[in-house]
Amino acid sequence: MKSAYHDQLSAAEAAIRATGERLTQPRIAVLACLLASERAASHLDVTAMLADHHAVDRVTVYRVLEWLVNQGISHRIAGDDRVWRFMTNPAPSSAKSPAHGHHAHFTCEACGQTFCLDKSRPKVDVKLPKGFRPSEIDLLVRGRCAHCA
Amino acid sequence: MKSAYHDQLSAAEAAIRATGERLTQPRIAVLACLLASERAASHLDVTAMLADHHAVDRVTVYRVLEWLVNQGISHRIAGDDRVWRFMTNPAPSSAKSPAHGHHAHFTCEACGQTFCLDKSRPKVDVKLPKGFRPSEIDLLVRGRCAHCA
DNA sequence: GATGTGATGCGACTTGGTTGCAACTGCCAA
DNA sequence: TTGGCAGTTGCAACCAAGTCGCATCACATC
Repeated sequence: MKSAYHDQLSAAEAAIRATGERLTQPRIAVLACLLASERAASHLDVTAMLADHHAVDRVTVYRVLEWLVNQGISHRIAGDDRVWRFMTNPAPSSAKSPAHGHHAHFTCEACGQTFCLDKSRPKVDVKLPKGFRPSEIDLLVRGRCAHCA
Repeated sequence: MKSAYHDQLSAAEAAIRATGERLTQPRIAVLACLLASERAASHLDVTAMLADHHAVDRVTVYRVLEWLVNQGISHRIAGDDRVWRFMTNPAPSSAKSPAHGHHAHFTCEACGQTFCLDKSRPKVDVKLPKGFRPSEIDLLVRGRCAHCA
């Protein structure tokens, strides 16, 4: 039985190749992890998943994750536990869009997992003080996921 | 010339006394710092402010800040730099409300300061997946503040 | 003023993340 | 196919925010 990770290897490779940057094993492996995970993955999640398949140094994982964000392939979320979580952007990777506008995420207070709510484009209406100029809006909903409710 | 910090000492004392808990020097000092700061203050900000007035151990500052959050006097914000920032709640301290509902904050990408947008109650409309139950919504607007625009 | 409980201060520790640097490797050109 | 090299990786050391354990101290009450 093939894992979700293996299913995503070729997709990961294609996405990286599309950037025009170097295609390396750690990049493919880390991106495949993110693609295989339906929820936001922390650095720890990634190294744990990778340990079963293709061991990658933890510093390299940090660097690859940052690289993926810079390439617009994924984005990072600041959680309540001050660890970064990463998630691939829904947009086609070839578009290379930095995913402007706003993100919306859901964090379960019980299991700690973070999900992306970008599909159901949330509407936000907020008034800023005079002179303040927004560039991006992050929405974080806390509560209980379907599993833990 | 008296500082904003000194102006807030009596208010801080009153708020702490209203909780019915112990009234101590570190608690008064830390809360006065938060009250005196018009923007969200990190642990570092607080210890720096305090160094000029009434030195408090950094561990104690951590504990007092957490205590203030538990008492409903202040709330914490997770920033992009994975440090907690703290801010007193607008509600009257006697109400002791845990400030449910949603917070809204603005972080300036240039100067890194975080402001509270709770006055202009933002409207948020987000659809959650089936079975997900929200308890709190955090809104973080990134951009440039009036100073740095 | 004595007393007991809860807060404080101090040192050591944990954890998530970063930096410096030498060794390696994917890609291009010859 | 090979050579060269810039960009990437792996390792070790480091850093900063935050936490833990414990002895001491100081509020509030008697």
